[in-house]
Amino acid sequence: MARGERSEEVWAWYEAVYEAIQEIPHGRVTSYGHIARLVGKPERPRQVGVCLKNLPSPSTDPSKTSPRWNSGNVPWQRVISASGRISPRGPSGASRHAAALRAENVEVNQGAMGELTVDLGRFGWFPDVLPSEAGLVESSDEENEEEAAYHT
DNA sequence: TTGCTGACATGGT
DNA sequence: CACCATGCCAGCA
Repeated sequence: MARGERSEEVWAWYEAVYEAIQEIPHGRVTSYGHIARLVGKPERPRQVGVCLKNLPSPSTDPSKTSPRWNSGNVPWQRVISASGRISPRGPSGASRHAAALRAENVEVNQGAMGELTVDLGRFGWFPDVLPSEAGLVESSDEENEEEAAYHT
């Protein structure tokens, strides 16, 4: 019973998450939590992670159609933690992630422990609403978030 | 079926 | 600055 309905909710969630991620501009990054807010569920940043973990790879077989959303058309690499760190999650997972970001000119720093981080003050992208839902913003000055409150 | 894990975030110590 | 506890809930054993 609730199984079917539940499935649809889950599908809708995945769909919303993937679409939101596709709106992240090239060369910019945002956080799991921000994606969660953009899709209306600020309390579930972890579920955003679940979506990315289950993001399929594009089909290598030309005769088959690739999944609607796959690692080839969803910029998964532009989603990192709110602290600007790339979650280890695997032995070489983070480095792959970093490589993908550097490929689009995003500067990835490395801590002494090998922790990979990105300066959110410069590459972060945190709009209040998705551009697609903002009704094609016509102008207004872009928000300069240079204020990067760094206080080391 | 039940229970634990985890591509996170936030607030407290 | 670093840990620790809690909320969330889809996957997976």
